[in-house]
Amino acid sequence: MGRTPCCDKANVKKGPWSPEEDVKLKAYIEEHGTGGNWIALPQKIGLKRCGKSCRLRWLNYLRPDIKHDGFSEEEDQIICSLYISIGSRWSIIAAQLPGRTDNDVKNYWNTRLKKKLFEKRRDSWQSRRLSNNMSPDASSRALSTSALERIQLHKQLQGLYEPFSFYNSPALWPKFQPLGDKLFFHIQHPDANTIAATPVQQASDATMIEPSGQNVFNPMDASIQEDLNSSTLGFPSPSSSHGALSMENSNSNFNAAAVGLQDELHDLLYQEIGCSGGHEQQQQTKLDCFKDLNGGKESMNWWATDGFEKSSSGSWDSASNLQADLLQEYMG
DNA sequence: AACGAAGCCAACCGCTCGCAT
DNA sequence: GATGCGAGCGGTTGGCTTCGT
Repeated sequence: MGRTPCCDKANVKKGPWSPEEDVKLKAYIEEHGTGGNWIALPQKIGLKRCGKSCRLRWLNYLRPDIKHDGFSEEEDQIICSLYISIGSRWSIIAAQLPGRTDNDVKNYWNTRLKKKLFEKRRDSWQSRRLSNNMSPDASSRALSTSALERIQLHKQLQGLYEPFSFYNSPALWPKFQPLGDKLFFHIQHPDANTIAATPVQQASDATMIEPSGQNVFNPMDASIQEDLNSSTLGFPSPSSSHGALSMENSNSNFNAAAVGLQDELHDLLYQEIGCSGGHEQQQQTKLDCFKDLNGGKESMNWWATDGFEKSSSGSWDSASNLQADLLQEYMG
């Protein structure tokens, strides 16, 4: 059989903590510790709170090493860098920031940092558009070629600069990889009609294998067109007025946008936000993070095995939401 | 001064995983 | 092996504060 019930939910207090409750909880934990049992703790000290609530209050607010002041620029950079690499794994990100809790980091990202990043992206793009003398219509069409290209470009940039990046491990792309590779291949080889699949494609997309057993890849095949004509990868359709991405779109438009985006991402990730301390520092941040992953109960396998698909509310879905947000930001 | 909108953050909710029974 | 609790985590919400009109 299991253990005794957690708490009588009808008799527990909810809502903000009073100073008296804080004092009781803090005094008890400082003297006795948690005793390894949060559920029993509120009863011991006469608090009408759920153990879970006590734990949260202690970890997020009462703990003596908690920082209550604002986030520094350095912390901003670490959060951005890690979010880009590992997504919304707030506990891991918070572990790199002494005195910060996952809740703090999460709130800070959602309320301020994300906005800051978007503003910089938009400003960066607008200035680039002006300097490239692109008409608003042409630029929006180039940008509307879909979020996928952004992800692929991002992936390539990440790969260039960050060998440990998720984006640099195609096998870790169970959800987006097949169509992404198809499209990116076509972007790089617009004239290709049929070509042997890359190992990555073979591994990631069973539909690429012909009944004959020969692996072929036709970037313009019906399934791709279908993918492209639907709301690609769950992202909103790029532009209702232009319809979905069409391969007939001018390649030059895309190439211009691609070059711009590479610069843009580079600026954004490694100059404006992510690497005032230089690339080495950022790489070190990553290494520290992965050291934790490997040293703790987690291994790198979580990425490869279930990082993407384990749940509908998983980290990478959130990261992909960011990508969707980025797209919408441009479309808006 | 009054009101609504936006920003912010503490706390809750629901889920997963590991472990005890 | 099945069941259920505890701990931990990420997403969401509700309410307080600040800002703009």
